[in-house]
Amino acid sequence: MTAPRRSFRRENPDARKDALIRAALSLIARRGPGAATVRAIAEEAGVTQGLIRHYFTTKEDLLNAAYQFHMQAQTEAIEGLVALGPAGARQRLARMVATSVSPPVAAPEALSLWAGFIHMVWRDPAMHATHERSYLRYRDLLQAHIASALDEAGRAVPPQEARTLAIACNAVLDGLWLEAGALPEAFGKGELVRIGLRSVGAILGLELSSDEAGA
Amino acid sequence: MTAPRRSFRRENPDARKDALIRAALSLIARRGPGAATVRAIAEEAGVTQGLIRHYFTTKEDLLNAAYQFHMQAQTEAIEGLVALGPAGARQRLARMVATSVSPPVAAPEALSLWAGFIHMVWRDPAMHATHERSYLRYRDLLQAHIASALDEAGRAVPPQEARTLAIACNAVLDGLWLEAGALPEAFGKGELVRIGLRSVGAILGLELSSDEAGA
DNA sequence: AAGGTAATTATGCGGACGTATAATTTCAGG
DNA sequence: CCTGAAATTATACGTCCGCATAATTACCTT
Repeated sequence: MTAPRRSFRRENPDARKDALIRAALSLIARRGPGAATVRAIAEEAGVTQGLIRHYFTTKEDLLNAAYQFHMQAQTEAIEGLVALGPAGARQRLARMVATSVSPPVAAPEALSLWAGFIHMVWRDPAMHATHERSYLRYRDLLQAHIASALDEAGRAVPPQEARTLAIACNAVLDGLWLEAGALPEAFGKGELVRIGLRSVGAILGLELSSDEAGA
Repeated sequence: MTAPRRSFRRENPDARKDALIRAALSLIARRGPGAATVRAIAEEAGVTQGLIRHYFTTKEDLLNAAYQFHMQAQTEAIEGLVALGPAGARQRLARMVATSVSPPVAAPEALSLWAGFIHMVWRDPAMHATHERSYLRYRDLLQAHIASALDEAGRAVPPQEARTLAIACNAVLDGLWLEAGALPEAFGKGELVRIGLRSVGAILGLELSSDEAGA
């Protein structure tokens, strides 16, 4: 009684790559980088391990693609949510704050992914480039919204000052993002959004109310 | 020509444990959790791998001890540096800010360690307890210094308000700590300290100058 | 100086890892 | 329906992993 060879369907190559990437991300997020073995990724994606080599020359190659996919998705999620809703500069800034410290951007899975990738980011130049690009793109977006909001309030600032303010506000958001991911049960619902709005508001000398941050 | 058995010296058990713990931390910090194999740790500590089993019942046991060691060292480093220097409440707060966003507390190695441990922290209850204890101890210390500084300025606040302020300031410091570790080359010398003092000052409505933060 | 004990090294085991390659199966085009 | 190419499965290989255990050695006690 030899086991019959398992049947399969041919899939669109892009869909297969996508499935493998998502499987890798899911494993890293849920169970850490050590759990993302070639065999586990293949099983999670519902294929056998040999297929990974058919689509990616090496495991590292797959993880590179996964990191890029994740960072791009995260960035686009933020930009998309910020673009929706009322159009005033102050409201947009408030929305960026709220989005950055709320799920799904701020969540244990996101933090887990970030932690799982950081060592590869330092070793691999391509991943390092992706990392830096994403970070600066986010900070530039934040800086633009800060400058607009201050401008709208009749308090235009020079670029150098805007950069400093953006670094400071970015630090607040990164910190809250980190804590939301690391100790999700330690904060009440909406507490981190309120603290984020208040802190960024204090740094900028602007009033950012919670009402303005809602969708 | 069979190789001669390698010679060795007996060491104080505590010193050996310490060496093994430091070796594990060094490997995780420099090359990631995947590099911290039993064999690599032993080599880094200058012993053979069997010795690890003699001092720790399992690898996980060693990593638990290493995490606890690291967190305690980090906390004590901060508390020690804050205690030094001029004794005014505002100065102490400024020193806590500066210490938290400067090496060795804020550095790529520290961030790397944190990232390397976070998955174990979630899975292992003992490590989770260590994690939460360290976090709250740090935040309580920060909250105490904030309350003192505000009190000194004649602006005493109720505990609930102090808690919120501590969470906000903690987020700023965590965020700057994160960025100092992730992109150390992206900031000028002293820039993060300046931004930290200014941001915490803005949140609290206090003036925290750089001069006061120095040793 | 001898002997005992704990510290340390040395060796081995079974399993999982990443990668390579061969064997099959699906599916599109004639 | 047939055939060829690509997608997919299956199997194998060498390495490294954590852990176990046996053999040796350094040091303390007397």
